[in-house]
Amino acid sequence: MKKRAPTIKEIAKMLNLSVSTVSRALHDNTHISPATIKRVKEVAEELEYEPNQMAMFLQSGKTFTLGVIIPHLSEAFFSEAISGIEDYASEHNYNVLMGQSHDSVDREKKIVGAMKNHRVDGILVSIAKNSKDFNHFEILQKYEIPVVFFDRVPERAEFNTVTCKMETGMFEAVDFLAKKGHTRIAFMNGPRDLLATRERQMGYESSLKALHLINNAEYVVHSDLSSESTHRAMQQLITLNPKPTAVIAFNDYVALDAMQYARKMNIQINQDISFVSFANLPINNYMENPPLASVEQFPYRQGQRATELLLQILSIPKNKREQEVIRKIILEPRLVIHTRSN
Amino acid sequence: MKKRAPTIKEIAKMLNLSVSTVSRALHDNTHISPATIKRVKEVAEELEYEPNQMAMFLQSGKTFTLGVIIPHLSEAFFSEAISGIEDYASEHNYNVLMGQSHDSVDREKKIVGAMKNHRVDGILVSIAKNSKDFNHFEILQKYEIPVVFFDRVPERAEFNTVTCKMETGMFEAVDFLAKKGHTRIAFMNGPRDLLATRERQMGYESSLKALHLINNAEYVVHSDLSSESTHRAMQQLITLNPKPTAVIAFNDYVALDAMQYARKMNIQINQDISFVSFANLPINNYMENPPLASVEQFPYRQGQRATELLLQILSIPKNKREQEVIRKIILEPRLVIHTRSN
DNA sequence: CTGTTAGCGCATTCAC
DNA sequence: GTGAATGCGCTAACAG
Repeated sequence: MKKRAPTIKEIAKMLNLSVSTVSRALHDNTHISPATIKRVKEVAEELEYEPNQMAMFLQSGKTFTLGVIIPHLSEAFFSEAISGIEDYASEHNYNVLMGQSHDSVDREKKIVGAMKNHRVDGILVSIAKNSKDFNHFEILQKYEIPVVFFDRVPERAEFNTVTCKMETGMFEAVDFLAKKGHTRIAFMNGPRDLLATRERQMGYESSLKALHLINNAEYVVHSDLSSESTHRAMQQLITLNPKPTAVIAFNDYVALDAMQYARKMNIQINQDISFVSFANLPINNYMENPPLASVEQFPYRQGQRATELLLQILSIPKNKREQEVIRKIILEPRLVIHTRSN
Repeated sequence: MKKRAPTIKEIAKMLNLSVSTVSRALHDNTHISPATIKRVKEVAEELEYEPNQMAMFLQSGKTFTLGVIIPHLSEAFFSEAISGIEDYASEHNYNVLMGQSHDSVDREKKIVGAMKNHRVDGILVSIAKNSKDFNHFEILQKYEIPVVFFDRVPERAEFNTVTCKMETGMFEAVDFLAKKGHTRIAFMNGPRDLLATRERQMGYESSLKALHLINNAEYVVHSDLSSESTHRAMQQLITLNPKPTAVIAFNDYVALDAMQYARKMNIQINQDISFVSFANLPINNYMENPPLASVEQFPYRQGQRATELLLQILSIPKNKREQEVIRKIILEPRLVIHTRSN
């Protein structure tokens, strides 16, 4: 029982009507007799008619599809974010096309090309960790495909962004540790190219200053986010004399790797050295010994807000868009203190 | 500097050629003079021409887009699987449209509708945990949209599936514990509607029999996968007399929740009661005290294989497809034994 | 209130 | 070797 998707043409033929009448009966309702509308809708129902989005696109220019580009789907932070994006998008009848850059700028460019090609209405991006040139995104502006960056965003005035205010989060983290009596608070930061890295750095320095703590450059190390790199960075810290008594980690994965390495070196987690991290992945709830605290960055909400902003931009007529202001949405993070679950 | 996506029409105009010549120059190359081809390609390059997929669809019927439906993106197992799907798909120049059912059959149906509507070429699904009727998927067959199920699959002969052979995994798990001297091995199973639940159940029973262990019905409890439900199930087990000395959990999340609850009840994990689980999420690598072992189900590879199968089906001409055999791909799971990382 | 027509971007058939 | 014409499914002028 093969069944091609029915078209308005077939409905029209069955009812001896013209396609336009059927089309209008399905939408307008104005200028069409209630009787005809009823007949048309009945037949449509019966045939399980569904409009062909591609055909509609061809003529409207709208695909009702949003593109999402993230580094890795397997990172909990990003999958939470996409989850928020998809939920919000589907509530508003948008589809979500997704691609992983795997932190490669080349793949990022390729994905942007594929999405342009696919004529998505707009794109949401968290950039690859070493993206320094944003040509591929600027081109999109020319094609009138709006872009909203979230979490990992370029440091440029002309882009719409949704981020968490890292300075606040960092201050809370440092303050939390200071109140616990720590004075030698180390910071394991991320890849130097990332805006987030520089923001955390600034937050770290200004927090130390505000709390009258000593700022020793040796207490700042960098990880490129790989386990090996994190291990090396941790090694650097524990060979210092005096050792730091607390470490703030760029994110949970870095914290996890650092803690794993520290344990191997016979350091008692959160006793010899206390840990605090960023992101607050659900994994923390299941650890016997999670970081003492984590700066919650609300990936799900970031995804939602970014999508909301994008849809808002899309609702503006194209010719009015360039008069629009660039939006920079900044969410407040929150320090979540973990009480041991057992 | 507004820039609409260029069309072959514009290229044609610029070169004083007809659209058809341009179209052929871009593909065929046969019956077109090399000189013209060169000129056309140069202009196309210069204009950054990209064919409009939607227009191509309208005329070819192919969108080069695959739909993926999963319960939750925030579950590591599924995000790993999608990661495999997206990687494989993008290697073969397919786009991925994705939707979360949130384990609701209604949303699942809605998503299927949206994807049919979007004219995806094929669909990959891991069904909602309480999907019992598969009408919405059967309809797709009629529209000649092939479907491949993975991991959570319906128990029906007529569907293509990719799964892990749970009986094998279960036997290895039971055998592993038996060799460690355990005789009272409990099993915390999942939602009764899931095929995976029944398969694990059968595997559990047959393994006990094969290893000459006692099969006490009280040692089998069920969780609906929520934390509360898992806690209740764990409570059931520890009130038994004699208590089981080992628990096999439906998956890692269930194991995590069960272990968390057990700790709260002052039970020493992997001493008083040993745990073994299914899935083997990366989280296990970071736990100080993970389950002793976990049956690795290779979500990434399942995603890849499912996509490979789907693309293979798509490569068969539509009118030949119904002569095709239904494919049931079964992967062998592997018991991964965790050595404490510290 | 309803029908006719054109056109969205492209591939394809048929002419020449 | 190239051009003209057609159609994919649909909406929107334009007629009546």
